[in-house]
Amino acid sequence: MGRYFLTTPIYYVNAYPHLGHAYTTIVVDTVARFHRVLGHEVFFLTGTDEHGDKIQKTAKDRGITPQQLTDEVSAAFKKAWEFFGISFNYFIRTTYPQHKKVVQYVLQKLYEKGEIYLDEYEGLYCVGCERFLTNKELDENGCCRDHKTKPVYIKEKNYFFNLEKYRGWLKDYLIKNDVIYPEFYREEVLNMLEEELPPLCISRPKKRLSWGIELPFDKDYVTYVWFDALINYLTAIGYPENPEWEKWWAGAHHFIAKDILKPHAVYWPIMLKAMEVPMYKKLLVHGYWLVDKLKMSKSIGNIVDPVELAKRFGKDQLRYFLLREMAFGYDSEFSLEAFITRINSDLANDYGNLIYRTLTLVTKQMKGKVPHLGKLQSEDKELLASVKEALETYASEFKAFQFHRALESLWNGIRKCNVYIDRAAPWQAIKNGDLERAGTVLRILLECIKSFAIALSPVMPDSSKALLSYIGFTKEPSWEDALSFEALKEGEKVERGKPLFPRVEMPSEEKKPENGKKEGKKEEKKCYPIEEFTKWEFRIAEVISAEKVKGTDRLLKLKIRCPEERQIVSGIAEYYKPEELIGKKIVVVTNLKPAKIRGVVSEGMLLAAHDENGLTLIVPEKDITPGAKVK
RNA sequence: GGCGGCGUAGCUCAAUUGGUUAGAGCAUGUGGCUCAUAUCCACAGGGUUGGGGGUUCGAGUCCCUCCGCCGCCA
Repeated sequence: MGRYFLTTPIYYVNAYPHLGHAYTTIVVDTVARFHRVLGHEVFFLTGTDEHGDKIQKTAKDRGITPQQLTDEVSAAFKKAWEFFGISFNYFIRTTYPQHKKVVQYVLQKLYEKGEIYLDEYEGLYCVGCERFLTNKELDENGCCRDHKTKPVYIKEKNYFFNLEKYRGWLKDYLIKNDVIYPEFYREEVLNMLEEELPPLCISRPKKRLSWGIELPFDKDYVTYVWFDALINYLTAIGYPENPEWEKWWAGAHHFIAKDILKPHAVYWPIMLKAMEVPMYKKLLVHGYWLVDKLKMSKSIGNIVDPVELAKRFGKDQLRYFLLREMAFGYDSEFSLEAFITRINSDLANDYGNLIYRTLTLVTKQMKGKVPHLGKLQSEDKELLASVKEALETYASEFKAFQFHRALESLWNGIRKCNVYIDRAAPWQAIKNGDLERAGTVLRILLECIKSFAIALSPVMPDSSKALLSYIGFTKEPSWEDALSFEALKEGEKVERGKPLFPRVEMPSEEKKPENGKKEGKKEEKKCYPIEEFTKWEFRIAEVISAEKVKGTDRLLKLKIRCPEERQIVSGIAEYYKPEELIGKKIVVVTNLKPAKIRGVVSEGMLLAAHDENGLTLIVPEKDITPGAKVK
């Protein structure tokens, strides 16, 4: 019997949950549910990381205490996970007294062992980054590249943790044990271990940062980041007091995104070694969800809100999509089109339709009862063999964290069922009066559907539960039931219910403008009469003034003359400075309905062209008076 | 600059240790079915496997080199 301790990272409460957080959490939830179906014991941990200078600063800016801030954001995470039906066993917060106690216990222990020591550090400190910079991180003017400010010289005493001491051990351990998955991340970590590891600074003087856990051996300092955050994994299972912790620790699987690979693959193992705690079992590293090829970030403004998506398209639909679309370990592109395609083609057409057509026949032709399983014909046996194979591949891919391949395999089984129902044509048998044969075919299909529902219950818990109840399967599902094709009870009531996975339409206003090669293809198909074009009025306009729209990164407010004066708002601030626009003659669409953009009225739209390298305004090649019509 | 990853059909991805004719899904086209959520089934078109060179009886796979994208480190 397996015992699994599954963790997500604890999420930093400086931001609200986004798609990346949701992905990690849903993956772990799915794995947790999968192991529970297999009959394993599971402890699933998630939570929030709540200390540090960013929190202190944000709280100060908002005029609330750090505790109020972290209470608020931590609750938002918990609420989001509850919304998604995340089956965590414990939600930890680093501000819990118990956690502070454990962190201090560990620090004290390592301090006494001599693993932690005080040292004087001098160097250039960037106030914006809130950290020391090396010379190579400075630009040619000696300024911070991110903040364009001169760092200040600081001489400061801090506590350090010696990483180098255990580097050889870790390297050896990682070579001999399959800890990190996918394997190319192990290569990356081994590469990090090629060179000497500098000591890890683990403290901040309280005069700079008070929002943290105090060092037990020095009241003037708090601990910083990793000793606080990573230790949560041990706090949650009762380390060090409750001896139960060891039984869970032996099955510890940490799931993370690739951005925190180093702390989890280098710092944490060395911390454990120094603490004389055994190494965790596995580290599972996934990639990023990209939007338009870019990482999601606040400054680009392309953050995807998972709760909103799930509310619009369904929780189970989103869970399915996230697991089906991303090859675990690699980056994946998120797009609404891809999501909707998955919903319609995989869920509505293949799976949903299989369910619905089967249940319709059973409810209408079999009096709504699970029919008798008669003598099997060769086509029946063939189907059951391939469905069984699909289920077994599903399970083995799942255990290897290849969720997308697991689901792909299961869908092979689902498609086989659609082929089977076509070939066996139970509706035909009914017309011919052979109810026995039709019953057997439908019973086989019901059994397959039950197997799919059980197999998918970790991924889509709500729909699976509903589906199983439709077909009269009400007990707690187990994997044995999934692999059995006689798990349903003959005569049990079957109801059709509503379609579980309705088709969805791509909202037209969110259709992306096609670009690149796609555009050429579409243009051949979609042509418009010239009247469509002549509806639009384009005129030359002179820019009189330009300024940034407050609180936005991309928007500029322009006053233009064309020849009357108008105000337009345009998203070109990343490419043009306000001052370089003044006096420019540009092309503007002048008969658009006025619109409010971020509260500012816009009476037109300027024309610009852009590609991956940037954006350029369309300007007249010779001088011309403002107001001139463009045809 | 060092290291790593990726590059395969229009798109997303497959192809044990090198081994028949490089495969799926989506999209496209044609035909069929009518139980079903305009769904399903069948067939078809679509590839110089980023370029070049090498090893081999045989290379998407191994080696060298160049190009492009991404990441980590400095």
